[in-house]
Amino acid sequence: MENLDNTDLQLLKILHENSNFTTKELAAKVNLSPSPVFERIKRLEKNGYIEKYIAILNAEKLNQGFLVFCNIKLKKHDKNIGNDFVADILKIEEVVECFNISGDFDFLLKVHVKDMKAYQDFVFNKLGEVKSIGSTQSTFVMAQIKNSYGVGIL
Amino acid sequence: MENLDNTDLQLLKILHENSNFTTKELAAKVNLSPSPVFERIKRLEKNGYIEKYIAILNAEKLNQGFLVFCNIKLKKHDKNIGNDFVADILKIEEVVECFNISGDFDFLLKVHVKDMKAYQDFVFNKLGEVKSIGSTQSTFVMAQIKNSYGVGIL
DNA sequence: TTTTCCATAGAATATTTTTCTGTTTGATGA
DNA sequence: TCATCAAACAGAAAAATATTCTATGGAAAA
Repeated sequence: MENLDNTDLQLLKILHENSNFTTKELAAKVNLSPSPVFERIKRLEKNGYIEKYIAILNAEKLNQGFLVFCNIKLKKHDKNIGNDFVADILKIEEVVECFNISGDFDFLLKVHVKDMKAYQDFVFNKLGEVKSIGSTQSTFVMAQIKNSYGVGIL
Repeated sequence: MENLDNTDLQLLKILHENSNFTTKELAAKVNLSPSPVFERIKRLEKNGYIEKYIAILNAEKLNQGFLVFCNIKLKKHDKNIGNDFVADILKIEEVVECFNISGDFDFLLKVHVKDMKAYQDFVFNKLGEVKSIGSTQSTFVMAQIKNSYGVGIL
């Protein structure tokens, strides 16, 4: 982070929002020629500031537009139960994100399914099979206001 | 969705995980030549299944590795207060995601900051300035178990 | 001032993207 | 069964881009 100058941060911010610019276009945006821009990006990739490039898909069009946050308490708090839970959760495709959290619950899941019916099915047939789970509490998303995929400030 | 065949879904899945493959590489993966792969991807982009391509950045290296879910209750539930809240939240860069939710709270924020001290600063100086907020409750992320950026099943 | 080092510009080369043309395949109807 | 049509495909050609290379310039250190 200390080795990043303002141009690096500009490039990161641009690519974080849209990685489809050509080197020439990026060069124009940061007032450089293509070669240093190319070298900077390769350096940012090599040093791990840029982890990967991905396509963002439209969840609605892919029948995954129903979003639920599912809070989970484990049955017990020992290491084995925790490991079992993680192993099981990683296999469930509807679970898009999973966090180990502080507070009343142990884990927070972000779940993408088609609709409420599919969510009911998910809770019964998928979460229901995870033996390490003690209890769950679902919070339904009525609207998504903002999403910037990981890093806000640059 | 009905117009998508298995090859389209394969391509979406691959690109959702890594959009840096060349057309030739993708063609080999789905057992086609580059041209139909190229045409399929352009069609998926044009029809909105692929929304955009972005770089995923390393939050830790960019001093944004401290993750908090912040539950928010508004002061009142009228349209103006809600609009004010949304307008204010969109301006705060630390807020990486924002959802209007069911349950005890009105909104759920995902917040990225450097550390606990930065979070305290965020709560006092950023959220503190948002007049529409009635109360907040913070849930701290101890570990991120899984993240697949939006769509699980394909 | 001189030297050294690093980032840069600009040209070259290699790959890739994109377009185009002709062919195959599969469905439809006579 | 055969002819016809439309859609998807393979392969080659063209255009654009990514990548490498060399030389230049400017800033920091001697």
